[in-house]
Amino acid sequence: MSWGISCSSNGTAVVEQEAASGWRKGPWTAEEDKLLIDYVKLHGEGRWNSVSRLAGLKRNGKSCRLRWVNYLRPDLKRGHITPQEETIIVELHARWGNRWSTIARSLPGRTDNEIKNYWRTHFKKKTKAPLLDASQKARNRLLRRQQFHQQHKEQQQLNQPDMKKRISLLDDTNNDDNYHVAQFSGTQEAAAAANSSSSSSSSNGSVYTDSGEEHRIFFGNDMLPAAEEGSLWDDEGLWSLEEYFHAAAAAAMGRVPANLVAPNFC
DNA sequence: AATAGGGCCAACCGCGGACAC
DNA sequence: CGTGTCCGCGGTTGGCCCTAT
Repeated sequence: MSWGISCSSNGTAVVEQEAASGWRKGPWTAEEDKLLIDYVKLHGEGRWNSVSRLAGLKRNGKSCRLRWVNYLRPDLKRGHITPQEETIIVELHARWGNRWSTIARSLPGRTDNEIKNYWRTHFKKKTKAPLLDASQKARNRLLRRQQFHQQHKEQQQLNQPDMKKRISLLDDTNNDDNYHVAQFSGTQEAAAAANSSSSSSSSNGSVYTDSGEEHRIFFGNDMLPAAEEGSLWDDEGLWSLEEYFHAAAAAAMGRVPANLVAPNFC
């Protein structure tokens, strides 16, 4: 193993490590980044184990792939996770669990690593709380219920003979707008639609009552400032997500008429 | 001003699936 | 069918930075 000293981007000295295997490890330098970017421009993504040979990088294929996917890719979205994205993360995590790459596919420009880190820092510790409060329980119920109804709906669509719909369901991963509509209902669809569309005054979605009734909701965009903080519209007006889940929890305990709030839980 | 603690994020590690031979 | 290689995924670690004390 050999060691060297170099200067990082912020001017501090970093100790670089070259493993016994010959592969460099540790933080990437700007020169290495440039070599990798040039390699991808020339050869495209993939064949990562060839990078060291063809680009002159002393990094193994895994390290190169990780650097590209999580940091250098040009389509990466920088900046904080938005409330809409957070809503999607929460709901997709309820649906998929720790399948970060699956969740990341629904958030263009975000990486599985980023979402995983975000979840761990923002939500993981909260789940250690011994007892969930009513709104959290209601939220969980909503997520489970929507997951159930969505799966039911998808199953119904897949059972339909209409091949166009079936194909669009299966093939929408390359079309963000359709993808969200095909994949989500309720707040998921609304949040995703609001996130992907900045031109319409509002976007809509559905949640479902116990009887299977569709309950229309509208997720505002920048025309509705409150919506930016994570809120939604339904027949009764504007709700913050917190209000929405509190109302749902109240409905679950029978404190308010079920038809006044959405969704109707049991 | 010093320091402890937590948040955040880039990077590494181990594992398993897909594929070629 | 067995083996080796490549690749992707999820879990974990290490270090920087910020904030509270």
